[in-house]
Amino acid sequence: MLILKAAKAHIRAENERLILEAGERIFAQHGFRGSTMQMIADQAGLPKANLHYYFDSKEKLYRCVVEKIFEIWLQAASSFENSDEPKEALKLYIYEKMQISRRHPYGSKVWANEVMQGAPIIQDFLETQLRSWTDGRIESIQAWIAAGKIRPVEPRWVMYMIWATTQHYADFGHQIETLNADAPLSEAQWEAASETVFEVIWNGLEPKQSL
Amino acid sequence: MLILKAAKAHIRAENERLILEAGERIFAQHGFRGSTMQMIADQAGLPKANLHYYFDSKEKLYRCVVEKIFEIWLQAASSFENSDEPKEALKLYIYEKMQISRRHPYGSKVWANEVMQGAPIIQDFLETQLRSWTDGRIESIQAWIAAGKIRPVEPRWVMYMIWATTQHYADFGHQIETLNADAPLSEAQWEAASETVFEVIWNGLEPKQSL
DNA sequence: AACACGGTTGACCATCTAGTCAAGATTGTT
DNA sequence: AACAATCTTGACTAGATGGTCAACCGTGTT
Repeated sequence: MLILKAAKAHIRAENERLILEAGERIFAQHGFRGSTMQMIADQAGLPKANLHYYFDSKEKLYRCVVEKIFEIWLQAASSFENSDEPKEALKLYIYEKMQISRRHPYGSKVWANEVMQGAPIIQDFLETQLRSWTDGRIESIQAWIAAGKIRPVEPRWVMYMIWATTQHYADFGHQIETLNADAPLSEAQWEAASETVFEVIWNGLEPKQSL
Repeated sequence: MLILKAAKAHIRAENERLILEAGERIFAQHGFRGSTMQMIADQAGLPKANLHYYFDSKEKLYRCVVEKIFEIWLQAASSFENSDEPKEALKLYIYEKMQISRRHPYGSKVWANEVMQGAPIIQDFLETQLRSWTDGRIESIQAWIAAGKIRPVEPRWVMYMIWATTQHYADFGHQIETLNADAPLSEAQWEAASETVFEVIWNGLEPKQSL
């Protein structure tokens, strides 16, 4: 009976979740080629053959992991859209991205890895979704400039600056911990870092008040 | 005769250079595990067995590549030391780091990869040289704050901000090119990006003049 | 209880790859 | 020319790894 397929759907959903989560961690720590299906299987607590039952190949599993990460990334992006005031919009977006770096450090690393290697798997994402999202954001920033709400700056470089500073806390988290006496950043340190990133960028963009 | 060793030293020097350069490119593009000795050999234009003649193992070759990169990184660092005026010091340092991102994108990627994976090979560097260099820089920044030359900010977050924004242009160069209509940044764009990075950070740090 | 379908799994295979090695080619010195 | 140290290289090996498969297990339906 075909109804049975639905009856066991929760098993499939649960196992796919386990595997995707394990994949995210392992791919982040070892890169695509450095990760083995055995490592991911162990991390997920499942036999290796089971992974191939749910995902045809290592590459397909990897693609699923990266797509999931891109979704999260795009969600944060929406913070940018809900405000006409640059100060509020930027604050929301920067805090949201710092939060993602804290909560999803593995995802950020997988993304960084993929892009550093020339985006062999998700180049189409960059050319379609990321490009159109970015173009939209650039228009917002240009509108702020036209309205005299921020200094005249090339919007691209500002976008990259925000991405870079916030994602750095995930991608280079190990370096940051090492320079923090081998301790993870505390709640207060995360808050302070987020605030400093926002304050410096905002003060950097705000029109000079001495005019 | 042992003198012969010196007589052929130039061959050794030249081949080691070829291999290290090839290693930098290949490791940057594929990560440690994703790179094969065969790829590096092809890139260097030498037979694979020759690589093992000059470098005992893949791991030793990798370590040499990473150490070479760290040297360049530390050289840029000296820009920071030659000025009491924060504006000049920061400008020099930021421009220098942007230059490195442009000239040595592969090196930057290898470093990023290594740190993202928890610095399995060069953890000792982080704990000794990087830590002591950073502590020194933090003191400089604190002195600027004490002298009222920049706003009171936690120096660490500022350091990370500079590293992140400048290295982003190397590590995420592919993404930046994709968002630049698939074209590499022009001379003028590099200049504009460097200036924007510096301007935003400097305006972000400069004490408010409205006081 | 019998069935059918999805899920589970250990054993297996073809391929790839770091590293070895021994024979031979080069090079500078005498 | 004879030599010795260094460099070169094709062929090989042992181990790892992605992927396959056929037998088996569990669960919900009749």
